[in-house]
Amino acid sequence: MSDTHTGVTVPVPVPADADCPIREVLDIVGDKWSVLIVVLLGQSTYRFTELNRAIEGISQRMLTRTLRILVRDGLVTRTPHATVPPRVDYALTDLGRTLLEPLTALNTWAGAHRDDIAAARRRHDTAEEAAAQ
Amino acid sequence: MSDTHTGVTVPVPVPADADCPIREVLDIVGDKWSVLIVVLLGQSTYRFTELNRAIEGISQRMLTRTLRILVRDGLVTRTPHATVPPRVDYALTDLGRTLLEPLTALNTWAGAHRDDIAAARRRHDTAEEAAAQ
DNA sequence: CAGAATCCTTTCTGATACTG
DNA sequence: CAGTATCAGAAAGGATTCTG
Repeated sequence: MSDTHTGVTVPVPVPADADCPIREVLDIVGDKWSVLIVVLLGQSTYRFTELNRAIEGISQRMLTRTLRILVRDGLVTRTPHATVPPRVDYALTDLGRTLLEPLTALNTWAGAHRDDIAAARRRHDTAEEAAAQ
Repeated sequence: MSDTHTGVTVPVPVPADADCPIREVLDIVGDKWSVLIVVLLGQSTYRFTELNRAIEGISQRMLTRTLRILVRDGLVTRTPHATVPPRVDYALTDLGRTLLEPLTALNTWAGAHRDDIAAARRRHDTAEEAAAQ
């Protein structure tokens, strides 16, 4: 493969799903709720209903589903207690905690640049509006 | 709001979309292609067709669409050249480049823990299979 | 070449009702 | 309480065709 603007030959930079680490993270982190849950569990253990209340807008169905995936991926533990009424605690695993750091970096970035992004959008939208006239 | 297992009152940790930085990043980064494009453009400028070829599996439609959003968010520049045949170069803005660092952190994490995740999945799936018997 | 437009399929998500 | 099951709507994504 030849790179038109540099003349340099480059390898395929983003291979198909299986063997691309970037796509793997996205599979874990790229959905609507996983990150939110991981960040919350980074603060303390939560039980099902607590998570449901803490994450505004999540449905019971999606919470169940997402937790399952996180447990399967080894990021979260699920520990049921044989009490009445039943109680299930969710917490991060050691692996899950290692994810906290890069996520925090992303979160920090968002906080630092949200204004820039908002400004860029305004610029873009008004410029586009002007072009439409 | 009272935290059942600690007895401590906590604020709502994950507010609705508008004012939550985490959700904002996810809006940018949480889709199937944006990160891939940003990472590629972190290496050099690309033109449309180059991106299309470099990102295995992306459709023309999705590439166009995603690039538009990235441009609107001020992360990517689009510079058309009035040549025949036409040519459009895409590159990161300064803002876009700042995103590279947290993304790299995430990528590094993925590389470092992909085996752990794969192992967790195997454990989980075989345990589940055993339970099904 | 770099898209735009259209159509169609798949996936995701929320609402609702039910259960151990 | 902590889910499961079912259904319907929304959204995302892909394939194809067409154009400046």
